Amino acid sequence: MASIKDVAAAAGVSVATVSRVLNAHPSVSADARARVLAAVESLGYRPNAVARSLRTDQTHTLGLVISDVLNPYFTELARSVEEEARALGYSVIIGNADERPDLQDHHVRNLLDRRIDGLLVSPTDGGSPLMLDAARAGTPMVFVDRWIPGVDVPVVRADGRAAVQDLVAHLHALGHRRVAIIAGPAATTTGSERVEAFRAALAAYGLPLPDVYIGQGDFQAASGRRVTEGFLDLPEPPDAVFAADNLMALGALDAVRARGLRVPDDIALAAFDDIPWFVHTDPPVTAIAQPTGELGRAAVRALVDRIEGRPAASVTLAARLVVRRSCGEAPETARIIPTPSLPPVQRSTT
Amino acid sequence: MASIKDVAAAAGVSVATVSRVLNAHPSVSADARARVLAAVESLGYRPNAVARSLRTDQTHTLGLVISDVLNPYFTELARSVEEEARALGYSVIIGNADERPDLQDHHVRNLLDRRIDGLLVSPTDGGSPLMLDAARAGTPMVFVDRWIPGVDVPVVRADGRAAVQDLVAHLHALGHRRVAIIAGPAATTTGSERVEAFRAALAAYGLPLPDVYIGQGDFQAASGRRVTEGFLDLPEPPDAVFAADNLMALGALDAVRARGLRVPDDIALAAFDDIPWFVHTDPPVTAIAQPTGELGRAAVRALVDRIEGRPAASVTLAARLVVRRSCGEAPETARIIPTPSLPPVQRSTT
DNA sequence: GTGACGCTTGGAATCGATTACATCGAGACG
DNA sequence: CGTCTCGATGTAATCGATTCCAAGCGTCAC
Repeated sequence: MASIKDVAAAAGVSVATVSRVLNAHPSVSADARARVLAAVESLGYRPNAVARSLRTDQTHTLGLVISDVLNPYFTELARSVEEEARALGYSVIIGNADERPDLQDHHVRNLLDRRIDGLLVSPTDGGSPLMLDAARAGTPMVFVDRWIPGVDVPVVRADGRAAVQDLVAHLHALGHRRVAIIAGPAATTTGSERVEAFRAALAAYGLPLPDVYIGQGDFQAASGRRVTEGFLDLPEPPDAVFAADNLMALGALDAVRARGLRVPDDIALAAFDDIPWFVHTDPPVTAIAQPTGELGRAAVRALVDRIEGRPAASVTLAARLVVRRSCGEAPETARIIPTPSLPPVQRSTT
Repeated sequence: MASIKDVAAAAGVSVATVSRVLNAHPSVSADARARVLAAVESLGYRPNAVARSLRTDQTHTLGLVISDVLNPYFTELARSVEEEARALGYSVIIGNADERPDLQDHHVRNLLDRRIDGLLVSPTDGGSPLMLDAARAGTPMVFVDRWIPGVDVPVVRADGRAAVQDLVAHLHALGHRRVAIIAGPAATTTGSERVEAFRAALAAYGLPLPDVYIGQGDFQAASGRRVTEGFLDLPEPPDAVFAADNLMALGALDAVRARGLRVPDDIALAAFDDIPWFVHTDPPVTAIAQPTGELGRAAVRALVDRIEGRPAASVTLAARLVVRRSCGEAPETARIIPTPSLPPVQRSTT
């Protein structure tokens, strides 16, 4: 592969001049510029990003560590992150943690070793020492979707409380009284928050959320299935189940179907995180939709702000309920319930 | 961030010795090794991968350029690629081409600039000059799923011909005679091959595949919808539609549903590429399943072979038909039809 | 006792860029 | 006409590692 020296030799100038041409430095004569450009062209020269990074201490690369690539929510997030990053001149290296803290740390370490300019994380657990150290050491960092409390890192996420209230209102209106939740890991903020929001919304209707109706899942399909089977084995099974993410909802659907039961006639089902497939399932699944694309873009903008020395802002967007048929035939005419109680965008500087 | 010099100073040795300890070079005294390790520990030193790459001309990184991250098939492929790569000591940088040749080239250029050790591509089009140059220039490269004919690069893919024959047999047995296909872009091998396999299989039953029954899609959901609408507008619409990928099948399902029609009663539907969601759609979709995970792993092994100087082998695995309910109630008892005509694995050295 | 050998170790070159500093020449101005 | 300024250019240091080469030193055999 041709190096800058080869170009310099071919153009009859020094490497400094070649570098100046390549970096659009003003003081280069038109003649020298033309000769360099010609040499670059004829040699098919491309600057070595590795060498450049070593010298400038910038890789123009963002690291993104997500909890689970197979989850369409995170796939869409990854896609929007890459898009916005590309628009701002950055590349993205994605690490898939598969909901495993050890894998998460592996990827964080790897990305740090590669001297990425900044890190976007949706933490799998509550506090990897590695990540805390990195944050303290000043690595530009932004949490997306999930976060770690007590760390001074901007958070970009969706607030689902209003939408959960709408969901509970919807379930209540359809006559469901024994409602259960398939929760995510308590170590994740989304895991615990969704349970709390659900419990609070139920309380407003005087409905309890007994412990046997809180199933412990791990955001993966298998756990949704397992928990749902547990619910169905109960002497008094719930008449509605809320899955804290889409994969666990899929597992729940599996479990219900395996028993020869039907949604929503035998049991209602709703999910956090809406995905295109929910329109086509049997029945279409009522879900809480996050503004995923906007979340990804906002997270990148915040991170790049931080990297380039501007103040980075935390961002909270609103999620909304999308009613379909999995909780019963809806009496409402509106299929999407807006959540006027929460402003569409809240910004706070961190 | 601490550098090797800091470690050397702290341990009272030269940088050469530190480097030897870090790289497990044999001739280092136990005493020196202990002091270096202690210094590494207390400084929290981590070698700078950028500097190391510059010097050794190896990044231990693989590039993966896929056609569309939102397609669950490619997501699963990406996941298995990353897994196998990690097991072999490599990281993966994923580029999403979104079925756009310009984006594909952007990512290839970017990855080449970063001096990745090897490139895994599922080409969006038939022949980007950039990719041809890279292949000729000796960049270790492997095509996965799709390939570019006439380039001397190993190909790892699934052969779907036998499964397509099984699908046609299935459709024929259920009485479907006017069968149509939503094809992928002719510029991709998978796009054209699937049409040819389908046409050939139909011919064996004396069934035609008229041009009006070949809809031109682009592997994205919207095109599946558009093409299906066109089919339904025909004076004599098909009674079965085969979508050449899962996203277009989703679009087709949309279109059928939007007309108030039902699958399979009004029109049968089958797809290439099976995904977990197809079990839960209304109705469950009959699909041709590729051994996606094995494909990804085999591709990485082939690429790493090439990188590390061993001969790389092309690999062809068999796809299989998974019968569900979207083509009509199946008379067979077996839900998975094995394809005994094709051996499970074919290997050929390239 | 001494030369050879082998194990450790350090010095310094190197990878391919960027960039501070020095130099050179030409034009401007008094 | 001398000097000052400024634009264009080159030299060389530098980023953080790896690795070749030479040197130091202890041990062993003769």
